[in-house]
Amino acid sequence: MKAVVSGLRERKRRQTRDRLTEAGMTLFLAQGFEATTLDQIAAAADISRRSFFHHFASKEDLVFAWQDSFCLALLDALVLRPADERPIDAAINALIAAVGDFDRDQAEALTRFVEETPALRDREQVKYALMEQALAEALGQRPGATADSLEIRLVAMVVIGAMRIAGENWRRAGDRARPDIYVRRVFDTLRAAVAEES
Amino acid sequence: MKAVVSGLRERKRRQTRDRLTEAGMTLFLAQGFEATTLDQIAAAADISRRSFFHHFASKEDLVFAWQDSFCLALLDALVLRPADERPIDAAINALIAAVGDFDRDQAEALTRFVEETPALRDREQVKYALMEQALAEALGQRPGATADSLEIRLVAMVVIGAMRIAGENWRRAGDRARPDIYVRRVFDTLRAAVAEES
DNA sequence: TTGCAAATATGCACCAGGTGCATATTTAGG
DNA sequence: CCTAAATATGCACCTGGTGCATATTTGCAA
Repeated sequence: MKAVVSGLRERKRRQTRDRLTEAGMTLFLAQGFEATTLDQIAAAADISRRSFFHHFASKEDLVFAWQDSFCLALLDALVLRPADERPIDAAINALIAAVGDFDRDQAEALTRFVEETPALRDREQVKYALMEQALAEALGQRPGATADSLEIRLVAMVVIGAMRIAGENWRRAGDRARPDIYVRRVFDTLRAAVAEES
Repeated sequence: MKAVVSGLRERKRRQTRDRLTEAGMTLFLAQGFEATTLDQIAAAADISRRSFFHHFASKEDLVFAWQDSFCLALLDALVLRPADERPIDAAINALIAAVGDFDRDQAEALTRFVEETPALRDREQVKYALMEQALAEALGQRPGATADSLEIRLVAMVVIGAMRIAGENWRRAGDRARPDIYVRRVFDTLRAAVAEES
């Protein structure tokens, strides 16, 4: 049985992990991503350079830890959707729920930072692909769904893609409309654009 | 005026470029991507290691040169579409035209190779993002289009995404149905999945 | 043909991220 | 308290990629 109260081991692990992300982000924001070396980060977090890689597989991963948590939130929100919802609606509603729970100021700052760093922009695309895959799997495991169907993969693709573009748009516009409204508007536009010509 | 017949300069450049891709791909297929070093490639192409970077910005780019040409074909096909077609239809039809012109056996072999090499899988996502952006710009420059509209970006996202998934599916299924049929089937499924519930 | 400017190729030093491996150090739990 | 597993560290090493100064080649005009 796993300890209910996390043991000292796991606690310490989390601690150093957090120390790393904080030290890293501080340095990144101060001097830029590329200009910050792993040695600096390790030193600031009071850890050996080698041990860094016991917590993160790469320098980039330090930045994208948060996106993982958003992905998890999305999947959690998905299982709360009623079983009779179609995949697309379940996914959209889960997205709306997940996006509502997040610290938008922080997310925006981080995203702006990512945007202006080529290496991170690249890595972001990879993350989106992973999110899409995770969403597709989750949709495939819903009650009554056929795992790995074409429809499910297309829905995952569209939802993650729309999320990405909605985010860009939201940031660019600068207005702070409620994100759920934004998401809905994007999907309405999408439906209209894709629909068979009447 | 640029010379109609490419000068010696450009011809030589292309030659070495081709020598590099060929040497690279041969080595990659023989020993794998990661296991092949730039020194080996440069040696095989009879060029200095440093000069490699005058032709390709990175080792990965060596593999993805072909995808650029596909992207160009897609954009070329797009300008041939009638001006009164909606963005989505113009893009789909351009995609069908472009995909029909390509050496599918080679594309498949290459894609399989990319799939089983993590570094290349990552890079592929970046390429898709670039294609999406290029397509969006091209759609924005069509006669009578509003550049940079939300609709256009969504259409580009959906078309490139559907292309990607259609490709995966086509490869996985193993049947060799005509690609245009495949593409249409995917878009039909997509429309049905996204459409407002009746 | 010659001479000159631009493009291209090369060599070299150097940086930094990432890995393998052997070795300490710490924690869990009987 | 003692042992096995997890974690941390140090170190050597590889390789992709860049900056820079220098040669070599090509285009073109006088």
